[in-house]
Amino acid sequence: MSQTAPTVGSSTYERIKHDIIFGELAPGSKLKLDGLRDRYSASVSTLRETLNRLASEGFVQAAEQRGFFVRPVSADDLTEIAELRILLECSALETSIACGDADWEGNLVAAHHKLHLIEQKMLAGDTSQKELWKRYDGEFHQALIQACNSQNLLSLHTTIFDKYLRYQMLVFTSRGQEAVEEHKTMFDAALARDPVRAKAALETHIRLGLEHTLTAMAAM
Amino acid sequence: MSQTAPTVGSSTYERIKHDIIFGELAPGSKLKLDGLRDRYSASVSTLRETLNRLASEGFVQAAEQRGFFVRPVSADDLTEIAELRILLECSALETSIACGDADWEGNLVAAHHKLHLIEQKMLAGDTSQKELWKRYDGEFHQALIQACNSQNLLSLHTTIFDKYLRYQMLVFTSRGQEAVEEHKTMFDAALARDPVRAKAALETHIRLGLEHTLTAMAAM
DNA sequence: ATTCGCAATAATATATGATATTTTTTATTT
DNA sequence: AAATAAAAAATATCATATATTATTGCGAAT
Repeated sequence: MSQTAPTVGSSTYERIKHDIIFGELAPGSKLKLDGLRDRYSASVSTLRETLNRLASEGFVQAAEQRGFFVRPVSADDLTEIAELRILLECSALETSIACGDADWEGNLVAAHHKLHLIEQKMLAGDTSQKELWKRYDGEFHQALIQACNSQNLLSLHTTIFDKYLRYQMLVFTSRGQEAVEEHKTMFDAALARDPVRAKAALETHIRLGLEHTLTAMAAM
Repeated sequence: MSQTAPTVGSSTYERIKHDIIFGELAPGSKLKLDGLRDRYSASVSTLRETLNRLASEGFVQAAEQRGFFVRPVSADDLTEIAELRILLECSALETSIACGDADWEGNLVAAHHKLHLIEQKMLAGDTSQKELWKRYDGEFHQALIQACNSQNLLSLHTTIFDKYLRYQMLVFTSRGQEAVEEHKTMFDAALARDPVRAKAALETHIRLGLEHTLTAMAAM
């Protein structure tokens, strides 16, 4: 898929962002330029470009003259992220359901199918593909809101979703059958063009996920 | 105030961002590194850091291997920005009204007072301080939502607000007395802890502003 | 003895100019 | 007019120099 990035800068960007989201770079840890230079084989200048990008997106904390840190995590921050996800995603979902055409439906059916397949594997105990699972989860949620007619909203949502994802990966415990059913409800409601039911299911989905993750975090 | 930035990078960031928002760098125009080097007296690497930051915030468009451009403007984009502002700012306003303490009130009173003073000057025909006027306008809107208990929401709002501001500066025609009264209504409703009235006034305020700006853009 | 303050030193971040690639423009040929 | 090749311009990347911050070690004061 997107293995070969045309430029050193964009590929290090992808890699560092990935490593932050998936916890390979621990929350709060110092990002020393020299260390990163070895790890990602890119020059300091290129790395600084990357870190500046990640800093404005909020994955990295930039401290003037003192360097860069992986954005720390906290229960409060997670709660804020989840509330924002509800706000943005529910709004986008409503418009999307109102405006979605045949392409939107087709894409949504495909996304849900792929998600459902891998969810069954996860339920069966195969946790070897958790990264792929989360990708399909993300693609399903994105497919739902794709027809919202706002590039600005979609790109804001993508960033928020990735931040939420980092917390999920941090604790990594699945909610199992429950979440699967919530996805199904959203999917059905969206195809049935029922924004009220779809939004309610989405809000519940996120709120339960939030509580689940908060509980898991407290036990860490 | 913030004239002396400790670092070349952050000061060029502020300057370029300012120049984009206030139209001194025209929408869609190419940002050539050499040209910027002369204009802002900073090296290409430093400039690239800055442009990457501005690109993830959406003020600059980065085209891989082909350089940077000032983000173009369009009626659709403005509409998206305005809708997002309504979504984020109304939500934040509601929470802020519910949670605001004495400090919040004090700060709000001060912000409204300053805004009102300069609005009177504007109405009297003195357009020499439009930049200061817009700063007070921004500070007032920020003061309203300051107590929303979400740093993430506040920082998202700041970015959206600046994008909206660019469009306002692009056409620069004031709505006059009308907007002044809307500010007053929001202010009174917020202090009276009436979220419904405050949100309605805010939404109207933004929607009328949007229409006003769209009309002015169409005539350009 | 332990803490505090103050150098000197080491480590790190910031900023620059030089080089390698790529894209765009111009010129030439079919 | 279209396609190709050479030249010019611009971007992407790097290695290095400068400035700042953090650390260490030493001596004075409590």
